[in-house]
This record gives sequence, C-alpha cells and structure tokens, in this order.
Amino acid sequence: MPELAEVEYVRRRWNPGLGHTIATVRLHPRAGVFKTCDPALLAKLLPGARLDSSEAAAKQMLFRLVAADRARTPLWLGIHLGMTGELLVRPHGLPDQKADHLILDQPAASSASGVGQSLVFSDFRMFGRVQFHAGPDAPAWWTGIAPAVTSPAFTLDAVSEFLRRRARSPLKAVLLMQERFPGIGNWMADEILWRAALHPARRCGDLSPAEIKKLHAETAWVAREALRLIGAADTPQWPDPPKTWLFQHRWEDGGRCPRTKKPLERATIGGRTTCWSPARQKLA
DNA sequence: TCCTATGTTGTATG
DNA sequence: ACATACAACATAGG
Repeated sequence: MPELAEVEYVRRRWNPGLGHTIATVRLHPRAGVFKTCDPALLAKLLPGARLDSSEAAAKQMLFRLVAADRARTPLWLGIHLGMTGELLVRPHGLPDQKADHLILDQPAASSASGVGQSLVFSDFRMFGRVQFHAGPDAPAWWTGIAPAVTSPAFTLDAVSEFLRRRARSPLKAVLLMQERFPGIGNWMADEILWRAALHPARRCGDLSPAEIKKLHAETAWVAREALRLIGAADTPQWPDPPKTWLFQHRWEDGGRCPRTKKPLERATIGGRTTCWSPARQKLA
C-alpha cells in the first residue's frame, strides 16, 4: 500500500543485489503485472545481466541493469507496487510464494549467506506493474514521470494553474493526480490537507492565493518529511510517521485530531475514503 | 454476505 | 478537446 516514501523504502530492499549478476529469471507470464511489458523479453535479456543501480520517482522504481551481450545493452526494469506489491530478498532454498511474479536468482557469490539469493517481486492483488526496456535511452514510462514535489520544478505557479484548470473538482481528488502531484496517495493527500487546514471537499477554484500557497508548501513539506522518516528508514519494516501526524489517527475508531483534540470525520471524497478534522478544515 | 483496502485506467457524460 | 465521475481490475480480511 505504498506511496512516495514507502516506495523509496521498498526500493532499497533489493540493495543486496546491487553489483551482482542475475543467473536465472523466473516469472509467471500470464500474471497481470506483466500486462504492459513483454515477459519473453525479460526472460531473454535478464539472465547474465548485472544489476547496477536503482532509483525511485513518484510511486515507481527503476532498476538499471547491463545486459550480458557484447554491446553491454542497458536494461531498464520498472516496477510499480500498486496496492499490495512488495520487494524482498530471499536466500535460495526457501519455497516460492503464490504471488511471486518475478524472481531474479543471483548466484552464491552474491549473498552473505553463501547459498545465493533471489530478488522477488510479489503482489497478490496484481494492481502492480512490471515495465521493461532495452536500449541506450531511458523509456517514456520513466522520463514521463512528473517532476518531484520536492524539486524546484514543483512551483507555486504550476500548482495554481493546475487548480485553476480543475476548478470544480474537490481538492482531495486533484491531490491524487500523479501528473502534478507525483507520489501523493490517499494518506499523504489527507495529511497535506490537514496541515494546510483545507477541507478535502473544497473546490479547487475557490482557493485564495494564500491558501494555494499553503497547499503548495505543505505538499513539499509532507513529502520531504515522509522521505526522511519512512523512505530512509533502516528498520525491517517501514515505520509509521509520529503521533503528531494525522496518519496515526485517521483509521482509529473515535480518532481525534492531534492538534485540536476534536473528533475526526471520514467520508468518501474524490472516490476515496478521506479523513479530516472538521475543527481545522472548514468547507466555507 | 457485504464491505473495505496507502492505485491506476478505461469509459461515459457533460 | 477537456474536465469530471465512477466502474473495473483481483484478492484478502474484518
């Protein structure tokens, strides 16, 4: 159930495989996660390839490999975790699981245990996606990702214009649009709106310049803090943000706003379950 | 049985 | 062409 920071956290799960060769590839070509790529190409080009580096952007991860051919063709392996996708490293000898869709086996020399390891992508709901491209240039599915909300390209003007174009949509729905708010998902959107003291059902066209400025600033702040607290964490599971965040209270029965201590409210807004603090976030 | 789930996309309608 | 709303995708758990 990953958003920006959790994706960054999960990306690092495959770090033990960096610098090592892929010996064999096992995949389930009929799985929905391969809908947007050619599993036969993966099976052909990944064996013998070396995993060189990885990065995350929005809710996507990119793993860069170098093929074993004479031309040392760059390989681009993209993974989107959807709702239930996971990455893990598994020592050889343990059984595959039902929802393991892509398994990259690395030889014994690659693992601390000395028995070899597998880089595993699993996703039982299969809303996740595997993308693959071979060639010198980055593929469109990677270069087309909008500039990060933590980058200088995420400007106040860009946000203002985006809201203006979607004047009749509720704020909540628009914050989930990846073409302007890459990596923001359901919990981050609620967190941002709570911090900006904006009701999630407010129409985008109704905001004052000061409110837009606040929304812009809180978007970048929440993303930055989440990346620091969650994305960079060393723990075996990704940590939750602190109790001072809305996050910790949004699913609690009888949950209360960490700032006003008044009851929180929940409803479907923009097609998603949304939590807000009525004492802080007013409609009018 | 019915409802929910930290996501995206295709389709219908305005 | 663009904006908006929502069903559909697939599975597990309360």
